[in-house]
Amino acid sequence: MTENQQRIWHIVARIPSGFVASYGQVAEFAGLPGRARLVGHVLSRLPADTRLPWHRVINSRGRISFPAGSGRHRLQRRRLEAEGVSFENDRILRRYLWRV
DNA sequence: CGAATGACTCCTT
DNA sequence: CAAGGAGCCATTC
Repeated sequence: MTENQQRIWHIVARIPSGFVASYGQVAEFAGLPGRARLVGHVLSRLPADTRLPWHRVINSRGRISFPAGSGRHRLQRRRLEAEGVSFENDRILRRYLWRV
């Protein structure tokens, strides 16, 4: 378990319910600017039963990064909508972006 | 060791 | 909006 991994976990855990953050944003707040791919990689290795709110992390275009129609895409969208995040087609509206 | 593969992002055409 | 290129990085083969 690396230090970067823990920093990323920590930031993801801080995203408030009802908001979303991009991979790049998480990387930045974790002190790892420019390493969005690392965030995606770390999240991809989370155990299935993790309590981390990974569904609040989306890409910089405001979309879910899983292929539309895939099971994970639907799961992520369902969880976000359950928290009050609404979509316009497949895009999440700016007002749900996490701001500090 | 090199090449491919992702839960990425930004910039240019 | 789509497509290509460059930068990014751990993991797998």
